[in-house]
Amino acid sequence: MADGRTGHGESLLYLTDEQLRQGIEAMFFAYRGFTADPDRILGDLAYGRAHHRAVHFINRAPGTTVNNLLNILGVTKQSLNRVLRTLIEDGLVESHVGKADKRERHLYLTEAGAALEQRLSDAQRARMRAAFRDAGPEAVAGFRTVLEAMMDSELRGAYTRLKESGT
Amino acid sequence: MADGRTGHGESLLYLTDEQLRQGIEAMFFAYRGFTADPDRILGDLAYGRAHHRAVHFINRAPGTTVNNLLNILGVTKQSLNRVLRTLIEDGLVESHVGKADKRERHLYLTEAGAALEQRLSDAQRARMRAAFRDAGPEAVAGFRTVLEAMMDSELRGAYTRLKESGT
DNA sequence: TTGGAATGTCAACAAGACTGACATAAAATA
DNA sequence: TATTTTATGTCAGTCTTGTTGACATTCCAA
Repeated sequence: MADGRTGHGESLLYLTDEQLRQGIEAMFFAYRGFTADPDRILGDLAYGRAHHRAVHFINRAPGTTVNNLLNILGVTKQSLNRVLRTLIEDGLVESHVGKADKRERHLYLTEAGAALEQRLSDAQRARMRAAFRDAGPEAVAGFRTVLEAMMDSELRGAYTRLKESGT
Repeated sequence: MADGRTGHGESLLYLTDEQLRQGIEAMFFAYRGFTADPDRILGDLAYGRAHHRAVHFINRAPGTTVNNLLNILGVTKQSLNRVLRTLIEDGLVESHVGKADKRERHLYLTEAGAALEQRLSDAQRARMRAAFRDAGPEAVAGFRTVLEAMMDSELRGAYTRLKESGT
């Protein structure tokens, strides 16, 4: 597609192995920063990153089913179930049997759950906001473009659906 | 919150909570894609992501010490040691006692280790290359700018040093 | 020379992922 | 109606990868 600006002698220097390696390492180090603040908060409580992810996506799509969450998170039901069980026991998440289909469980955050979600996402947003502000709008647009191109196609679908449900 | 415009007429629309949330989710889904290909290869062998990281950075800086690797990877020495032990047992990494300081161990990939590193990074680079090509050079520049701004400052230091040692 | 700091190893444990087997209930279908 | 499929939950066991604690070795400086 946008292959370095057409074929007429334009440089593809940004596609050298060295550039790609730098991109890979940037991704590695940046992801550490990306998760560092929520991880600190979660460490104080008895929760981990898995709980954060569950709470995040339940907040994003209240009433989502277990199966739906499974597909978004890309883990096994056994693994997700362990996390959900503790969140429900601790009163952060509620599970309601579906009205139309009684096999389904619809998931909602309680007030306490929403408070935790807020606390976690505030921390993560603060870092993202600082990075976005430092980098400027054009860089942010490029950032998003590359990330979308890097997703697996099924995940890109999930991401796009979430994105569009936002506003 | 970040709700619109500054006084000096510049749009800050890219800093709304909604935009930040999309950035967070993009990061989450993209990182899954980023690690998917190496993870598949590693799953067939008896290795995990931790082995990949170790092999990657030993390849990047041959002769690096355990302590140095520790700082880059951000795990405990005990955790790294387990990984290194299996890699050494399997003949992928060599550990040499330091000449100047005999407490240090200097780490090198064997031929087999270099072959695995190549195989893993080929897979990861292929995806990165496709994403970079689809996104174009301006987007790639923005991508790198935002990622660097998102790192913790110590990690940014490590990243920059690696980056500059590259060419 | 002696004690502290740096470096690395071994052991034990926990979180969170996995697979496999199985149970239950409800929906869909033959 | 009988059977199969789907959605969910649970138990048991394994693996990777993180953690702390205890310890050995080596270096260096008081």
